Amino acid sequence: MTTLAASKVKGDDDGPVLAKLPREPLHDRVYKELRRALMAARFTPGEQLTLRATAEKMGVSVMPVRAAFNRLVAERAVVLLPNGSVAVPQMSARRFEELVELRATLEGLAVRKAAKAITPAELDALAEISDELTKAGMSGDGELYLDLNKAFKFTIYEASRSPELFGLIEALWLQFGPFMHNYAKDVRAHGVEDCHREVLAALQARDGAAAEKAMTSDISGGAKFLASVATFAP
Amino acid sequence: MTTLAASKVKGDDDGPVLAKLPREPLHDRVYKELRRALMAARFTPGEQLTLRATAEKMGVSVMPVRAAFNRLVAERAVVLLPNGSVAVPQMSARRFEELVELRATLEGLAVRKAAKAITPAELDALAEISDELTKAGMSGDGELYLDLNKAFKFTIYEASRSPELFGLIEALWLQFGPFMHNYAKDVRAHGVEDCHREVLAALQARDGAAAEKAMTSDISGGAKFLASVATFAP
DNA sequence: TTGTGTGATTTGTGATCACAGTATATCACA
DNA sequence: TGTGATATACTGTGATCACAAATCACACAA
Repeated sequence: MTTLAASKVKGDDDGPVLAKLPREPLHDRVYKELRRALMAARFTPGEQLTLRATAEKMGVSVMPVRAAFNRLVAERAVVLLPNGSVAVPQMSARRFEELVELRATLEGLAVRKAAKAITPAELDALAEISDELTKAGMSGDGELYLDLNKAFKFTIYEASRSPELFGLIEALWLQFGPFMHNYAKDVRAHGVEDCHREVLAALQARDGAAAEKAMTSDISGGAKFLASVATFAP
Repeated sequence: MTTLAASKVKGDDDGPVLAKLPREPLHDRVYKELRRALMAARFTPGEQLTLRATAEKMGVSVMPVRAAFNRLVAERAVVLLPNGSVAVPQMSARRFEELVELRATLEGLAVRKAAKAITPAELDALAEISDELTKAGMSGDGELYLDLNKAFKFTIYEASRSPELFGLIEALWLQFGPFMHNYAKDVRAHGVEDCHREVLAALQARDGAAAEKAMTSDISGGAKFLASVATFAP
């Protein structure tokens, strides 16, 4: 009591006195690690992931891996083989087109909504990322460019204040990620890294339609470039 | 060998002699049953579902239930409580608006795509469902109306030939379903059951824009009605 | 009456085991 | 050397158990 009262006096209402240690189940960590590896294209498309092998590689039992696999299957980040095994999905031309169209639709909607809801602080953060993005584009660091690109876009989607929409977009990126990262080094050759400046300007002007247009053209442009250099599965 | 040859002679290539028993894991059945119950609003929003209780109710071990819960959490059909339990989600006004907007966007896109890809056979099936729908609308059977309504729409979405889009729409319906079914009996009072005729006509004319417009107006109209009679969680 | 500490119960989590199915490798035989 | 059957290993699946954390209830004291 006395300590609690004392801390109250100090003015820390939500208690930074003691760090709230986040109870994170093992299967969550496995899931995140798998997701990270998937995003970073650490697996080759079509590769089979077996329960016991991945469990042993990560030094855990099969149980957490099973739970993580279930989640990834439900999110379509991996595909379920008829015998129950999972495999990292292949990207066909049809699926690619579909995902691009969905990305353009949903991310366009998110930008439009963000134009109405974004805060000045978020706009400042966006401007800073945009600056780093142009620098990364000139330096030719493909990996950094992709990371900043993602940070830029997801800051906007977060600002749309639509958690459901945000979740759908995240799911799409999870399917897109592994494929995109294969061509990270080629992205810098794209040269069209000015779209984010347009998006930022439109957001600052609160012009939702212009922001959406800039974002969708950025997505379809990037997709067109990607389609030109990538090889697809039948 | 001889028996195999003999069966070949008999002409049963894919063997309708013995039904091919579809190996369906137990956790799949549990998942589907849970999903069905969720759709039929068998649980009250906010209700907690515990592993052992549901396992005992369904007469299975906790393992399949665990897998099913994981899937449902990943699909946002249930929410994950901080202690790891799951609960059927509450529908807030904000979430309702968000889901309606997403449904209008994605289902509109699906109809537009279906207008270009739908086959004559599918159009015939759609016309038949449409007739039954008008009859159900007049008879006042809310449950049947909802079922036919779903069949009508999903036939169209299937015809869009976009499995990824179809999956997203399914996920949205899974979140919508429990809430909608609570007001199944009120739906017949809605009176605006002519939208599907417009959609059908537009599809027959291959007019994607008109079909999309009719579909989105149907969705937002239904949502407006639902919002007027439903009570939301804070 | 209200707050507090303690005990019991219930919770999810993770490991291990048994099992049935399938694919693979191995070996015998022609 | 090629072909066949058999045996071996490996797959996901599901059940059971142990454990720790959280929750709840109840008794006790201020």
